[in-house]
Amino acid sequence: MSRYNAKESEPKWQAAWEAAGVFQADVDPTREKYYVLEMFPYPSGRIHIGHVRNYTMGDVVARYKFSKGFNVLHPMGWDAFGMPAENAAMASGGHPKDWTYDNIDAMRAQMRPLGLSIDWTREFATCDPEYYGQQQALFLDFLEAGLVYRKNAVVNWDPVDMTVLANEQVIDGKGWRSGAEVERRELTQWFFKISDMSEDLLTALDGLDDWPAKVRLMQENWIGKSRGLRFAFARTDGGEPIEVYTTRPDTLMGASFVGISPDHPLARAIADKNTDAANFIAQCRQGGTTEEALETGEKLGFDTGVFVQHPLDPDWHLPVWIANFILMDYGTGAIFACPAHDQRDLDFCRKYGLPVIDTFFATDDPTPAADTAFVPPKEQAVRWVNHFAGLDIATGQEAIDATIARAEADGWGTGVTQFRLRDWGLSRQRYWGCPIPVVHCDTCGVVPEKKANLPIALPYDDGNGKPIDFSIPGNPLDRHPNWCDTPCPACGAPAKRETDTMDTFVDSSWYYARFTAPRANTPTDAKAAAYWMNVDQYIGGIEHAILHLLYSRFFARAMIATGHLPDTAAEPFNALFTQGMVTHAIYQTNDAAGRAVYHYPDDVDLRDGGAFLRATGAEVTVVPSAKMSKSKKNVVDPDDIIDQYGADVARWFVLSDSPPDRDVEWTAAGADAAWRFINRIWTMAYNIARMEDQGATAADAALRQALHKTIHSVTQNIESFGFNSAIAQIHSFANVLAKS
RNA sequence: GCGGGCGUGGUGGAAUGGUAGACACAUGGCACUUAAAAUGCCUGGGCCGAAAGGCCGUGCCGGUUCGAAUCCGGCCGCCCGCACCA
Repeated sequence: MSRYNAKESEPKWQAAWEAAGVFQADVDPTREKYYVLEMFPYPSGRIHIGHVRNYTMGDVVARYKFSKGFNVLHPMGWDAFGMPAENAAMASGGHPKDWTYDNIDAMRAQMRPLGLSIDWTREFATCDPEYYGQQQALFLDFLEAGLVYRKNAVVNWDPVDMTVLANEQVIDGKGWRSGAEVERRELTQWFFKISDMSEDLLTALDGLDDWPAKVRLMQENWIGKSRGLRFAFARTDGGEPIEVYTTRPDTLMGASFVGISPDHPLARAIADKNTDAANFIAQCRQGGTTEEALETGEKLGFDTGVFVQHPLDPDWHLPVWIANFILMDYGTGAIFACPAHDQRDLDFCRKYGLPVIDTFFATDDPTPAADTAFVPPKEQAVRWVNHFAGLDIATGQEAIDATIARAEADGWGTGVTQFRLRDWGLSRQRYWGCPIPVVHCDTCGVVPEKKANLPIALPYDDGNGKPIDFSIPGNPLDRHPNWCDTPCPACGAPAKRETDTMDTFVDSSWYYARFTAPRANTPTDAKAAAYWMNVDQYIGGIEHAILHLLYSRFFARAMIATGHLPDTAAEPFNALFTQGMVTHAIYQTNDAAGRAVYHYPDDVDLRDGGAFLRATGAEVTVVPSAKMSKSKKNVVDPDDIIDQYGADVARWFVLSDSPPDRDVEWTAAGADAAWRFINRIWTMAYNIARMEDQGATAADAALRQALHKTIHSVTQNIESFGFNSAIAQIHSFANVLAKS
């Protein structure tokens, strides 16, 4: 009797599925549809075992729904723009386009043998002009609908690479690649008006019952709704009043100064006349300094010499300070500080000798809190009592609400709702991204490109017949001799294309919609979108809990507003599942100098309850279950696993043991166990087939009962993403079957 | 600092108010074999016991309940997200 031969049977069946087009999805209004989608991969060059786990989960769901009779859409594509392609070009001299498409070919070749139930006819990459051209069309529609706008914004600027850096690319105040001190620079950038939808994006989270509560909560915190009081401090010198926002108006009697951001208009006006102030602001602007101050929590302040009147007592004057910890893009960029209720304000007041007033003093206990530095004068208490007479000065929300109501009644303030969510800046000074389809004309200004001219495609060479040189800092589109030359779409005069490209998060914010009609010559096809949307089950990593998922929710709404999606698609992902990582033990020894040396799993022998180097027999320290990392050498290559055991074993193992939302540790023993089980099934099937040939029939009542129990539990386990439990049920049934 | 989650054998884990530890891994044993590999079977939380069986046991302390790994309160530990957000 032979053993299960994956190399023979897997390609055979995969070829048969392919020939029959069994996974090809077509609109069929007579059948109920089911759209399952895994977050599409970045074409880094190799698939890793985490991809295998992700796509296997989607495959299980897709095949389950196939077998339940649904018309299943299960597509795959490539999130193909982004910096790694430019970095690779910089490092090895190739072209980002070639690098990307070569990687896609390599990864597709790795994925096909996994035997996933994917409709490959719908495949696309976001760097295909056919895709990003439609994205440009969307951008133009968004622009027309007022969903995109330009404004000046402070960005992280790398003066060596001459580019904007994302926050994640700023490390200790320095550019991650150039190592140059990052500057904060003001540039004109394009923004999506996501903040206009804050309220809707927040309240709609309530309806996402099939999303992990954790993700909903993370989005809720990110959107960050707060309720507070907005009011203005009048200046004693008669200048422009300073508007502030506070969530704690009840602490107003504890105010000891008014703080403004270094980017506040008043701070700038002062800096124009005062070099000390200008120097202070420059110091705050230095990325490094701010980062460090942030780390150590050091508060820096500058006394402007300006005074304002307390809104409840014109005779009470508060000094205005510029403070490094106040953010211009939250609230009004100005605050009043109440050191008795805010640690930050207290630190600041201590450092600069400003008064600390204990507002609690004013209620019923005249003793100031022990750690406050300042004993309030009696008149403070009198002021409090006078101004809040008739108010029920309760603690907490009641006091806040009462103070807001009072401010509105007395006409000096307004209760407002504030969101933390800011507009989404999408401009990038990068080559390898979707060009922003606008033209800058001397006479007409910023003019949208005509749709007929789309796609605005990236140039392949440098315009002089040579490959683009990515080793020169800055955006290659900027120094291209003629790519940006174009007639103004409005007046026809010579004009310049915008050379900024779009953030790659744009590409992934609507790909799920494009999959419903990937070859349409509009961004979506109404009929296909109406049939296939929404995604019924979306599967991916928790690392996308905020940005990608929030941006996609915004894009779906924007696409509805511009007629590209049906009204029912505002929440594009009905159900979301976030899967855990595949981890692996790290095998580590120390060299003579005590530095850690890492070893590949293949070089390590596990025996006698320990781990030893095959080459030398030296004992190895095992660090269990760590995130796979090439530098730690704790990686397994899916190709090796498939070569050794076949795809089904790899697929079976990544779903065994651990619940799918938790991390699973890849072990050789576990892979062996999966291999043994697959063989056991194969042997049993072989034996059963032989018995049937000899006239046997399966009619045992107990067996039938066990079978149906198993079918029931496995069904429930798949529905609830309990793949590990489903596998346990199948193991159990195999045990029953073996005994009968 | 704010928000959230988790804690069960040597290991991954199962059980969502009703027989704790399903299923698997590791370990030990047996069968088959000249032998090994492969395969199959048994064992598999702790203590007492020859066994039958008994007692204890889900981080710690308390509570609710006929009944708690599960619900509630407090503590301890670990993990994650956000963060000068006013």
